[in-house]
Order: sequence, then C-alpha cells, then structure tokens
Amino acid sequence: MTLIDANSKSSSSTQKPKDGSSSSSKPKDHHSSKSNTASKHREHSSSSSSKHKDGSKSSSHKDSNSKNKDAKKSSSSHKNENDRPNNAGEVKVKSESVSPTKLVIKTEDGRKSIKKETEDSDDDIPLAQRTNVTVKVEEDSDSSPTKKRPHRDVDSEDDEPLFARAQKAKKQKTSSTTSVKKEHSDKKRKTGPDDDEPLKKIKKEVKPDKKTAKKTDGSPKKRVKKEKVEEEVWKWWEEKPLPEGVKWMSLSHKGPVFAPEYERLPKSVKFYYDGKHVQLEEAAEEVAGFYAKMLEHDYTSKEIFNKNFFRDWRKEMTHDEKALITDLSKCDFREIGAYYKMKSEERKNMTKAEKEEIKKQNQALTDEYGFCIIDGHKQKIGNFRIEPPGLFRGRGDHPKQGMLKKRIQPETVIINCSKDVETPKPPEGHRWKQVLHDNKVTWLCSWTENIQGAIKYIMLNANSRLKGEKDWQKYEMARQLKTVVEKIRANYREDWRSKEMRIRQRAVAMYFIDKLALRAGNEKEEGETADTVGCCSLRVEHIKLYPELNGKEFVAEFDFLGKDSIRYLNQVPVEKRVYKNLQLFMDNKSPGDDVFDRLNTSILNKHLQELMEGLTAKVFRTFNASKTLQDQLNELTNPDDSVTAKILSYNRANRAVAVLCNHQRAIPKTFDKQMLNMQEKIKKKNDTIKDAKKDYKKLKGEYKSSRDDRLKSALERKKKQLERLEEQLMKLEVQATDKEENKDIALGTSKLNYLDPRISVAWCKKWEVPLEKIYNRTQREKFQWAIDMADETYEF
DNA sequence: CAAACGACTTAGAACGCCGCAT
DNA sequence: ATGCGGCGTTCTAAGTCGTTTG
Repeated sequence: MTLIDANSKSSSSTQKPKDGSSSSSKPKDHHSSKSNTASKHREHSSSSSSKHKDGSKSSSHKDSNSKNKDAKKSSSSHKNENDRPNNAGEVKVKSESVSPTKLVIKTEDGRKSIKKETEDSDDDIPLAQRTNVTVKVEEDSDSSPTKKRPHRDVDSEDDEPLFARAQKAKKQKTSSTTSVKKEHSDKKRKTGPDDDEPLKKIKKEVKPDKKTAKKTDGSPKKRVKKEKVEEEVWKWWEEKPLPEGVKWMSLSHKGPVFAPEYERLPKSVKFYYDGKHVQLEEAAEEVAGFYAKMLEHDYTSKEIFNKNFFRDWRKEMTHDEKALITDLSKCDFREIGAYYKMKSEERKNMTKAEKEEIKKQNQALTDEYGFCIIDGHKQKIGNFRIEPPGLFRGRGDHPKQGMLKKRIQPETVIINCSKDVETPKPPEGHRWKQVLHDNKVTWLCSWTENIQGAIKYIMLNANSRLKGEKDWQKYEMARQLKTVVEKIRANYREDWRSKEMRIRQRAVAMYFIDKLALRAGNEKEEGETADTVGCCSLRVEHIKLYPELNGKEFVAEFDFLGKDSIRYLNQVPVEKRVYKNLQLFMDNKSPGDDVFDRLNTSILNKHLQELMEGLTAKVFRTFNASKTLQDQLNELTNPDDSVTAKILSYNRANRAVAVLCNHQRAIPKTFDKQMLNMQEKIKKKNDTIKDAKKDYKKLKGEYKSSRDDRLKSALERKKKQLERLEEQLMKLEVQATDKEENKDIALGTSKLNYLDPRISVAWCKKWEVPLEKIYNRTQREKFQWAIDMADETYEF
C-alpha cells in the first residue's frame, strides 16, 4: 500500500514546452526566429559552475556615487503636454480638508523634505482635493493640532502634479535642456486652465451586477443595489506630490487577517505507516495534511520535494512519531487526501443559500480588513491575508521545494501605521512583534518568511495612489529613455571596440538588454534558489555561436532558464562586432563560467545612471515593450476594419510584446480539442450560409417573376439574416485565429506591467473601440489615471 | 568593496465563479 | 442539472535595484 510513487507522474516541469511554429505579426526586429522546444534543458552545467568572478572587476571605478541623490529619485520627465493634468494656475485656499497628520521623519530625510517644501511657494489646494471634498472630508478634517511636520500644513508646495513638479525640481538644479521643458509646461499651465472643467468627476464604475443587468424583473433588493451606484474616485494624479521619499502622511488600517487555525481531522480519517494505522499528534497531522492535499500534484513525484518535506515534517513530530516514521515511502496519506478532496467537493455542492452566506461573511471580512485609510482616502489593500502555512512551492528545480512554510504568528508581524491613529489590535492573547510609524515605506504589515528568510509585506492594491503613481512614473521614465535611446545605442556600439574588456562586455550586455529585452540578471546565491539567469549572469553554456545558420550570418543562440524557470530560446543574428566579442568573452572558459566576467548588474546600472538619470536595465524592457505596442498598433490597425478586427489587431500587437518579453503560458491541456470544436463550428456556419444563400437566390427569382410585395419583404429579411450570419462567421474565424496564435503566449503580464496604458486608451479613443474590450474592470481601475489623462492624440 | 538586507515590481499557477452547451 | 471552458481574481514566488552593513 505504498503511496509514494516516484514514477507515476512523468516529466512535466515548470517550463512550457513550446514549438516555435510562430505566429504572424512579429515585430520586425525582435526575435525573428524564436522557437522553443521541449527538450530537457540544463542537464549540463551541474558541476561546472565554478564562477570565476576574477578580481579584476573589483578594480573598476566607483567614483561618482555620492552624486545628487536628492535629484535622482522622483524626477522624471514630462515633456508631453497632452497627458498632463492641467490644474494649475488657479487661486486656492489653503487646504484644511486633507487630514493633517504627523509625519514621522528619520532625521536627515526629514531635513530634506522640509527643505523641499520651503522651496516651492504657491500655496494651493490640489484640484482633486476640492473635487473630492464630499467623500472624506468631514471625518478627516479634524483640525487637531499637529505635532510633527505634517506636510499638508506646511505652507508652500504648489500643486503641480507629480511629474511637472519633479521636472521643476530638476530644473532648479539647472541644466539647459530641462529648463526648456519647464518653460513648456509653464506655458501650458498658463494657457490651459479654463478648458479644464474643474469639477469634473470620475464616476467609479459600479460592479456590473450581471444578473440585474440581464433580468428585467430584478428583485427589489437588486434594484436598490443598482441605484446605490457611483462612488467618486480619488484623482490622486492631479494632486501635488508628497515630499520626496515620503509615502504617506497618515495611514490607518486594521492589521492583517491570519490564516484560520488548524482543525483536527475526524478520527475516522486515518494515516497509515507501513500499513498500520498511526494516530498523529496535531503538529505532525497538520503537516501530513499539507502533503496529502498535494498527492495528485507533480511536486510529490520529485525527489527534492519529498526529501525536504520529509525532513521538515519530522521536525514537527513527537519523539515517538519520529522514532516510528523514518521512511516516506511507507507513509499512506491517501485517506487524508481523500478527506480534503471530499471537503472541497462538499463546498462546491453547497446550496445557493449556503454559498451566499459564505460570500457574505467573506465580504464582511474584506470590508473590515481589506481597506486602509491613507491620507484621508479609503484605498484597497492588495493582500490583507497573511500567507497560510503549507509546503513551499518553489518553481523550476528549486532546492527548497517541499520545505515547510510555517504558520505566521502575530508575534512575528510588524505593523506600520501612523502614530496618531488607532493601532490595529493583535488577535486575542497575542501581541505584535513591533509597531512602526515609518512613512518612508508603503507597507502596512511585514513578516519574515522561514524558507528563504525573505521579508513579506502587506501592501496596497494596484489601483491605489501609491502603486499608480509609481506606475505612471515608470512609463515616464521609459518615455524619457525614448528620447535618448539612439544616443545610447550609438554609445554602446562605439564601446564594442573599446580597448577595455569590461567596457566591451558592458556594451554587449547593453545590446542584449536593448535588443532582446533581457532582464538584468542579478547574481543569486547558489543552492538557495533554482538556477536561472538574466543578461549579466549568462554563462558560456547558455550561448552558442554559429558563423552561419539558416542562411544568416553571425547567429547567437540563447538557451537558458530565466525568471520563474521559463525557458528562453532564441536564435538571433547579431552584428559582427558583437559576435566577435562574444567569441572573445567565451574563449577559454568552461560552460559554467560567466560570459560577462567583468560585469554585474550593479556596474551596469551605475553606467546607465550616468547615461540618463534614473535609467536602469529594466527601463529598457518597459521602453521596448511600449514602443513595440505603439509601433505595432500604428502598423496593424486598419481604419476600415470592424471593431472585432481592430481588436484582433490590438491583440496581435499585444502578442508581439509578449513574445518580445518571453511571456509564456502552458498550452491549455484541451487546446487541440477546443480548436477542433471551433473548426467544426465554422464549418457549420459556412453550411448555414450556403443554405441561406440558396434560399435568397430562390426568393429573388420568385420575386422577380411575381413582384409580390410579401415576397419582397421576405427577401429583405433573408438578406438581413445572411448579413448576420456572415458577420457571425467572421467573428468565429477571428476568434479561431486569435486562439491559435495565442496558445502558448500570456498577454496578461505585458498588459499589466509593460504597456503604457495611455497607448491603449488613446488607441481605443481614436478608433472608437470600447475600452472594456481591452481592459477588464480591474484593469480599468488600475489604469484609471491613464484613462483620465490620455486622449486620442497620446503617443508614447 | 561585497554581501546582506529591504522594499518594491513582475510573474505564472492556482483558484473560483459564471455562463454556456449539452 | 451538469460539466466544462474561459475569465477574472488571488496567491505568492522570483525578480530588480537601492541601501546598509561588515
């Protein structure tokens, strides 16, 4: 009755096998020939990783790091006038409306921010605050005397939005180019104000209650719901920025929600060891349960997983248990596994009412713990539940997979909130590890996880100001790169010929990061994580050089595991200089050696920083992704197309980006079947159309001879029907194409993290495609700032 | 300096729900 | 009513990058 069967599940690993039969529209430049195969990767390398980071790299310069750190952070350009909310130049009353709060300042930073505050000097209420007064003001307008430097109270600060202000700050530090830009924005500010209807509000979309929408006879209850409607949205993007480094002025929340306590198994559910029933004590039983729940998962067929699990499980056992249970393969978890399966079935089969009840309770929990009040605004928290205990599911060949992820106790949780606010209460009989009032960070709670010793956080949802502002800033940085990228390219091309090895390596790495959108590639601690690499950490074994391949000269083939152990496989024709350099870098090295032995991400980013303030490796990914989308949209969108066809074009453009960034997904298991089904449907539709056509002709003939009015209307109806059918057919065909092209590519990640949403918003407006076809509700919430500020003329 | 730490973004998988075809 | 596929949501691992520490 052994359970542990190391062979039962064959293969299947994290990375998606993939066949490169690539799809249509690819961006010309990138990835002309990417194709992934299902072969086992990385069988080599195991022993060879003798990293030779030789001493030479240490000698490199480090000169300029003590630069103007002040300037660097928040600054970002804002040259495009269209996208900037225009709310300046109005007379404003000093705001009392936003909660005056206490600022907790670490001394030197505090000086910094205060200084900044006093530099600026018009004294304005941000538009958004006024428009929003209704929402929060009353409860927050406490005029309580503030003890410590509440920034809202500080006179000064103009109300330029984030980027304009950053620009200004930059300008004050001079540099002619920026001052030009500044004039720009000033002009805009002076000319613009009247056309900006100041009280315009964004209505929050109310969660569409599908049932209500459909059923005409909505129950009274539902109607009430429907009428409630329209909350206002905080237009934080029109607000003045906080002092540099300050993330909030006031923050209050209820703390995290802990995982439910463990419930013992019923006595009837038994665990067997070596065929004999063994009653486990609570601790060991719980951990056994974690494993039992995963019996059908691939993980349990992996040796490392089992080894790690068993080691950690034994740590939870009593003395006796430990003495008895010494061999995992003699453990029989099946009853436990079946029990949990049954439980989840039970949950699925609950009645409507029961489900409703659970939902209600869940909602109540979310209402209470799912939000915080930050600077007077209620904002959603992203993850307010503390991660429950379980077995660690590392990806790829993770050396720690299967280890026990321990239950988090309040005693290990740090709370962060403002001082003047009620501290969240720890669960009965417990206390927090610490309560912090650090407004230089964005997190509400944190704890240290036991597998890697990493810190985990509770932070805000993507639609929050804190996240949105950063996101906006990210895209502005990418746009700024756009303005200098040609210079940078010329620069690194020049450096390919440098006498210094480290410069040449840096230049080649930059070329890859730029052309292939590779990640930076930090070093990782060996044995702590799966063996994956990025640009700077590429090893000789990851690159193959072909003087000629498939009719192309100087081809470099990349084959490595990147983030999440997703395989990157690409054959790229590269410039001769790059090729020669690569040969040189790889010469006389073993497979496990670093290609770029004189380079790491820190050196690289320092260099990038010198080329453009704020530039880092990842900016190239954002830039190239957004640029690709913009270019592809321009190229693929056909003005005469129907909305459906336009959306297909959009998806193709999106797909080009996903390919560039190597965003993969597992091909759905039932993909082939589904595809067949679709073909079937299309065939049927075609048949119906044929029939309809026949009918139509017949009718036409009859009408011509008889001139009967009744026939005439029948004829018209037939015609309409035919048109409908053809449209349906087209839709089906579009769907099928889309599906096929999309089978192994994940669009979501790029859409969410790499594509400047203003591009999509502008595109939708320009071509009158409903935005809902591109962004679902959550995405629209996340990109509210972009939706509000971009018009159809926006260009990345 | 380099290693460790901390905070934050990016990532695919898992989960859960809902509507549709059968 | 049932099962299934698609989709949105949640989850948390795995990156990046700056700062701190030794």
